[in-house]
Amino acid sequence: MGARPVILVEEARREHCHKCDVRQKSVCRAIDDAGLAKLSAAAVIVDVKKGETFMMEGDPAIDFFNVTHGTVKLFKLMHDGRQQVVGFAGAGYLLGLAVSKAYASSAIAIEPVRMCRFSRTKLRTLMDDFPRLEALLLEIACDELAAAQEQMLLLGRKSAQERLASFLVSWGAITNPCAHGDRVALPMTRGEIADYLGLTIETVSRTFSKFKAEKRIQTLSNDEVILLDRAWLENLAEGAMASPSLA
Amino acid sequence: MGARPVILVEEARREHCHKCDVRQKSVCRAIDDAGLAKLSAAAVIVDVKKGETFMMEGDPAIDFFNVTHGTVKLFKLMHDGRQQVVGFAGAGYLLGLAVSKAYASSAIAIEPVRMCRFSRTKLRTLMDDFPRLEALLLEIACDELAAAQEQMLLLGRKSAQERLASFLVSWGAITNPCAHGDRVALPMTRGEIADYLGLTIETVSRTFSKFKAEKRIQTLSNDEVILLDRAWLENLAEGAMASPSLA
DNA sequence: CGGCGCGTTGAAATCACTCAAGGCACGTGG
DNA sequence: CCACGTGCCTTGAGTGATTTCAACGCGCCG
Repeated sequence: MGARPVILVEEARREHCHKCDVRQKSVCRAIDDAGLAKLSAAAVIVDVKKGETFMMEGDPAIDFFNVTHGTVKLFKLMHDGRQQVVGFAGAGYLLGLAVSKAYASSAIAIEPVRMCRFSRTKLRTLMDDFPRLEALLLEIACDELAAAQEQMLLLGRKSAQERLASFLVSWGAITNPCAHGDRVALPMTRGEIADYLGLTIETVSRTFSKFKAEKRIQTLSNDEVILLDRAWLENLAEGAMASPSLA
Repeated sequence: MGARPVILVEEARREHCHKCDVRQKSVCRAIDDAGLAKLSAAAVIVDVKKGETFMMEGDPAIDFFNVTHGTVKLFKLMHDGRQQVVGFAGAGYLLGLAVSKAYASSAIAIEPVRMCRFSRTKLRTLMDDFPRLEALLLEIACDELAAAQEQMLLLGRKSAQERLASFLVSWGAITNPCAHGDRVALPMTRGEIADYLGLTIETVSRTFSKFKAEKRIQTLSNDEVILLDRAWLENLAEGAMASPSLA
């Protein structure tokens, strides 16, 4: 519940958006080349160190953040310390949407993170200048809502194995958007995966071990796995093997 | 998985939006009195009988629906029949937001329901005519996202008792927006509550019985309860009584 | 009257949790 | 270079909250 240690790397300069390599993956794609100067002027580049919390649930929602490097964990806490991770945000992800007046969740960097920060008012100005931006924000919010509903299904109705399989497949798809790279990086800890899937760390670990023993995955290290049998994992994730399972 | 038996009651007429008693609670409040004729022209009033499914997960998202009377259940299904209810929608609620191209969830009327139907294209036209509408849609989507994250916390980390307490309090707040009416109508069955809370019907029933025995609630019938001890329920919902509980 | 949908309650089973011990990798300091 | 501490992960054993299985009650309706 401390301060928000956002470190300013450089004041916004014209042109930094031109070289941005995640623009086409992010909200910023709503703004054409001609508008990049305005975009650059509105965005402030910010670095956050691993382990730093830069957004607190309940705080007034002043800023939006667009992740350009690294991974962020979005989470909610209960009074007694129980934690629910509501999402992991990698490059191209926009933070701060779940908002009425206050942030709906907290955010912490689980790797060194670089982001573009937009104040609410500057974002409003940008939306007035570029109507496509507002439309794209709506589209993004709707997609997130759909993802949230998928996660509700996972949390409410799936078994531990189905949850981990779902996570590996969908996180793999997010981080390897094109091409079926079966190597998946896991910057988060087992405990964070557990808090995302509504399980305990021990159950997550045991399920990893089970998948390994069954040759469904291979672990290169604690934070990198290879999906050896993606089709099997996808079927499991969808609940296709509920009763007549193949051990 | 059948057809979509939407029954058309009357063709859209000018003026029907003028008399609408849920306008101020719904998206339609973005449109001022001067624009009501256009709104009326875009909306088609539709009645759906109890038990009819009028939106299917995965179907192309052609229409949006604004509920004016009755209650709708939004849900997702797994191949083996497991169901997760992702929300209940009463008067004023907009359906169809969780959308990229296809609906993210199915919708069924659990009471006789009346709605205004907007085609995607007509909604687009309305948004162009009334920019406030697009802004309000974004706001609504963000609020829903925040609610979805709250539900993730419930599903991932709360006990059965905490889940039911959360549900009673929040559903009560939705249906009795102003004033602390402690009488809460429950148009959904125990099974539907269970599928919303990620529990079984038996656990829901047992937890109702426990709350009754402890005089936290009183049941007038299966579909109407009185919250006798709202403060206690709210505390429980937040997890404030995790260890040092008062039986 | 009988059937059906819905809800309640009891008893037994189970999946995931809790508690506990130990391993491994990494960094720090002697 | 090695001892040590720490954080993270793994594994085992026992427990427990919730589920599963089963029976029953109740109201409604044909």
